[in-house]
Amino acid sequence: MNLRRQGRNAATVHDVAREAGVSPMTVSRVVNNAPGVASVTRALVKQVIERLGFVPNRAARSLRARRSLWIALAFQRSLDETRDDPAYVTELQEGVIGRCLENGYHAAVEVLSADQGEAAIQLRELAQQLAPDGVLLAPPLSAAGPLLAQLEELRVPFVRISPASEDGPGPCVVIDDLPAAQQMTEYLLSMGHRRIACVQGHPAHAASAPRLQGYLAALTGWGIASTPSLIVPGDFSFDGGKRAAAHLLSLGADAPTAIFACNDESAAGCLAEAHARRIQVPTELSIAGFDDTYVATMLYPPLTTIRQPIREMGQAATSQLLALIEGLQPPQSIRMPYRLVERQSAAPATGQGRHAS
Amino acid sequence: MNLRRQGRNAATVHDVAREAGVSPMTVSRVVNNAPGVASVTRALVKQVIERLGFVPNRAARSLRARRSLWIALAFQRSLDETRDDPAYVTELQEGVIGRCLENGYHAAVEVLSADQGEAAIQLRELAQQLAPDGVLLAPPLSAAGPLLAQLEELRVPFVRISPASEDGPGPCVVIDDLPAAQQMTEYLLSMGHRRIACVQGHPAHAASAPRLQGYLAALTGWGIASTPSLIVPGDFSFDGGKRAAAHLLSLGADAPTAIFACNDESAAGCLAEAHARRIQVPTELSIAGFDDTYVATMLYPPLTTIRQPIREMGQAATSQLLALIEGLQPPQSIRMPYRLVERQSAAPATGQGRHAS
DNA sequence: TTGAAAGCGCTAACAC
DNA sequence: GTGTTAGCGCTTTCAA
Repeated sequence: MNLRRQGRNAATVHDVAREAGVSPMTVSRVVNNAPGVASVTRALVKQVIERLGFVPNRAARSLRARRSLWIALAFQRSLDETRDDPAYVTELQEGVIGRCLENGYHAAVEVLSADQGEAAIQLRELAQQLAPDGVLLAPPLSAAGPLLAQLEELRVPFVRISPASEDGPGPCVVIDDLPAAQQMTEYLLSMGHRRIACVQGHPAHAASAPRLQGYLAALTGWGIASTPSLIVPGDFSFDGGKRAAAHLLSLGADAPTAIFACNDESAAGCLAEAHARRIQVPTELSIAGFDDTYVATMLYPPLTTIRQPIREMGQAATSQLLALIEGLQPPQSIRMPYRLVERQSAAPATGQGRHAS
Repeated sequence: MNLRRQGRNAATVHDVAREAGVSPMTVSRVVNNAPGVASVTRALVKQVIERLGFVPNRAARSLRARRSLWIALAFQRSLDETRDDPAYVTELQEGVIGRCLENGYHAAVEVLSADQGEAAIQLRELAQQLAPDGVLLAPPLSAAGPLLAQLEELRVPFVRISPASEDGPGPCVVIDDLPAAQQMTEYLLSMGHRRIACVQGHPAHAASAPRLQGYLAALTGWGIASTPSLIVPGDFSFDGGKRAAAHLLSLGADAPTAIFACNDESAAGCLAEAHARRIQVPTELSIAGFDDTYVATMLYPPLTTIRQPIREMGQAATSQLLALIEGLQPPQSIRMPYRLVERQSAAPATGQGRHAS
């Protein structure tokens, strides 16, 4: 068993070369899977590497090859000084970190300021100090124009995760927000709901617009006119959802029988407001969310929502970035599948909703 | 404005040395705040560094100085293939990452297998490949004996975050679980509750035992005998909490008027079970949690719980680790303060609880 | 207080 | 297919 660490008395390419009776260069080629080594030699060297427990020194490799073997995963601190949805963050991280490890890279998590100007400065310092080989931008950074421009200027490869638009610089990974929202709305329609409200997302967030559009498209598809009073502003927050529901549920006979909230957090707010008003969910009111985040199963009743393959998006984005770093030309945009998760917060409409009982 | 990145045509110590009319060595000393440089020289060099936008090359520094300037923050993947409480994870990360940056370090987030043997292997590979200057162990890794032993063997400095016991190898950062749980139980007692149940934590988790002990201590302090049937097993999960509450609430006249759940997630489960049984919280039943995690405010009613200064614990642990790396002798254990957060899930007892109405 | 020399471990560029 | 040479940018060591 080899417990020798890097830097102490660890084996080097020279040690391996000597043992294998080849030159250090050949060892290097084997380690990097570079062409130009006879398969016999390659096998021999690999065996010696195994035996000596040789692990290449990252610092040396990085210094000579001018690659840091690091990528940065950049999040934005949200305005209230906490990051948004921690479950989204950790799941994305797992996808990214895992895929990095598979490829000899490491991921550095960075949290940039909510202030765009400050974030740009932080990103530059990051590029200088850490010198990542590439950057992954989580939303809403993925839609921050000036930052993208700066990365282009610095010639740092980057991939955008769930940006506002698939156009723009750099490849991206997206999910089909619009059809997903449409499917959810159609699901509510198919259960007999006709007065369906929509609690919108944060105006600055990329996902907000397509989710509203999907909602509208579903109504149009079913030949139902949209009701302006049922489309209320929101900001992806619990409090925003609670306020929106308070408004909607005080509409009396015009109140909705179902609410489509554009994310789980605001759906949780709607749920809390319904509880506070002693309105039974889902018998009197159906509520649907979007994201299938951590909290969805911890609410009462558990939330019917749309599941995004967040971890898989992280993996896909990382693969795209590594391809970019290798000088390849990855697809401009990768679309990931979504799935409607039926739980207990939505049920068939019962006549006039809460006014039926 | 300097946009030159590392590795491209960035300024080096030689450039700075030439401009300043000194040797590269002097520049190095200034950069590292090493002694033995006249203050005039130091000022001059600093000025040139500023002017050229010089940023030391991490790889070169790391190669020569045999320090990677990285620390690893290790989490354990929980058994159900997701990490526990994402909010805890992200908050701890922010504390650690922030403090690292302040000190010229970077933090690498690592997620180890739930299987201890596999985790040990991953940790060794990590130590070899990344060669972090130190490791921070999040719970429950901080209580994993074999891993700690391995780190000692590898001579990698480490700090334990919320370990089972303050004894054992390496410094640690802890909160006073016992008095915190005691205070919460006393809070319930002071509101007139006498039949208070305790939903225990995961047996393998360090925090479980002291929290139970705190609960018991409070009862003892008030001269109340503990009731075995009111102390139910749990595992820090939503489902575990729900099962525990189902048991407790089917006890008829012996059912508790208040439940102290050993974390927020199981408290959420208790809340869901109460909702499902149409038991009003807090009027018929009080529920208290522990951790003040992300979900606490998204439940209905919002959870009365104990707040841990998680971010600050991350910062403190990082400072301890950096001290250890510098060869200093940090305190063996740092205790962080906690705080009872009153929200709406607990209220004064009303006669016989749910049987009063 | 400062500097010169050497080399950390690896790989680009080129020669054979 | 393989080896030689040189040097990435920094800091350790030692000398002045």
